[in-house]
Amino acid sequence: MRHKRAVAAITPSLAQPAYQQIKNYVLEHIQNGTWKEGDLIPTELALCETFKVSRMTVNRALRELTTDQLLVRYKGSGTYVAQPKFQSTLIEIRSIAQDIRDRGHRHSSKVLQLDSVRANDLQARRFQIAPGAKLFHSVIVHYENDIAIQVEDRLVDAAVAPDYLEQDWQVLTPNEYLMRVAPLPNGQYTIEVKLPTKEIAAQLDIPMSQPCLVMDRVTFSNRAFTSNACMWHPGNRYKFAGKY
Amino acid sequence: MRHKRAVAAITPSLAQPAYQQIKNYVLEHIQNGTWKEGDLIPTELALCETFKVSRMTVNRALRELTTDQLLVRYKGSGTYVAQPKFQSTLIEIRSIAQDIRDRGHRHSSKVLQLDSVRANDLQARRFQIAPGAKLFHSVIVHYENDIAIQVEDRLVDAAVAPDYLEQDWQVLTPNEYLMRVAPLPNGQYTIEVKLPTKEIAAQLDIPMSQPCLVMDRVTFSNRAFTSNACMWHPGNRYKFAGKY
DNA sequence: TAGTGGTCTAGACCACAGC
DNA sequence: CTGTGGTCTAGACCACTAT
Repeated sequence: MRHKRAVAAITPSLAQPAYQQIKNYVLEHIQNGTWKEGDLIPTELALCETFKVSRMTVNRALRELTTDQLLVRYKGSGTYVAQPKFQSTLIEIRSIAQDIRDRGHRHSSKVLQLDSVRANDLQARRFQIAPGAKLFHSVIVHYENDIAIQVEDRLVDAAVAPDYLEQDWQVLTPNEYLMRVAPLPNGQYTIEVKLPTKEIAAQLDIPMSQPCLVMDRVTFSNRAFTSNACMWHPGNRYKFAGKY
Repeated sequence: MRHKRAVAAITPSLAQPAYQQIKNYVLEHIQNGTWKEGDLIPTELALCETFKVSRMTVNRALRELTTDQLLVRYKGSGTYVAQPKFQSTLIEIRSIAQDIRDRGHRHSSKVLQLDSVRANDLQARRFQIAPGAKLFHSVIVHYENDIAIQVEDRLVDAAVAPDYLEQDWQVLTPNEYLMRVAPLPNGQYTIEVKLPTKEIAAQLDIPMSQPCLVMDRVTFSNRAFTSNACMWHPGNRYKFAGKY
């Protein structure tokens, strides 16, 4: 049999796919307060009738809204408006080199240190690796138009990146390199204010009294520790920005 | 006709749904480098045959991976491995009151200021509202176990929250309140290091020489300006943390 | 023109809620 | 037991790309 892609209740024309129109319909009810958090919303079958579409189409709309955490669904029970998420802020930390280039500026970098170390007990616990595990250690300064904006102090699991010491960091930043050898990263980070050490102050060309914006990040890939990066930025000429 | 939920190629039993097994299959190929960024991967029909499932099932798997930005799809062309995303960091900024309670501590707050103002030209441009538009202005200090950890200086569009001045901020924080009157927020923020003003230093009980971690956030709901919050935290006893 | 992904249908079986 | 969502099928029409 043939259907007709009937989209009756909302738009007879089909500028948007039916599942998207159903998503919009639900979103509007949530936005204007008709359906509040915790409320039970119409069942899939009810929406099928309202929109004159098949259940798979309604299911896709509700499933996507569930993935976005706007709805919660329980088998045998029904579909509910989720608790509000407050703010989920998405910081997109791309390659710092790419970031700089996107601002129309020139990126350059200098390798200060590049060696091999053994994990101490503190690191072993924090990174969930064996004490004494082999790690590579690099310290690199990043410049934007020849002005230092980041000192990147990094530890990398030698097992994950055995050729780490042989890379040319003028071509690829450590971050970019690690994305290739250890894709699909996840982890945690902190952002805080710290005074620089004498060495970091010298590299960033700031006085030791100038506080820095410091991001510390531990990265795992496929459940295995990959890298820990501690990134120091001069507080007087650097800020993080993002959208959510 | 009856099917058999055939999951042939990977798992004859069905511990996981077929679409999830297909997602895993693709993920493994990307993780172990068999399929690299930019590579063309098998078509839907090819995967249908491999897994002995219907096209809708394969389609769901590939569509979800596309939403996660692991794949890119082009009509008429094919499905490709996406460029790596570098790091997408998800800061979850929940209610500060809830954050404090989750740490097992006591939240309290004090309202320092609460009044009505008119948008100046700078604010009008930044918030995309009319100059002279009515805004409510609040300054609130948040305490964790009676220690000040945030001064929240906030502007709110009076049209969005006409009863803003009448709220009891001991019950709900402004953030929590705004989530109710203006759901599904989005916007931008910056995080930077700043020295406090005399007033802010006094409220946070820190010297004026103590740098602060400052988050400035502009929030829109349904494309209309909702609020601008400037949150000052003492740099010596506060940090942002998150996962990604 | 042949092949790709984008969307949709009208069924179906299942696990699970609540009565 | 009925009703809910979770998943799946075997088709289909369409817009688009590549040849």
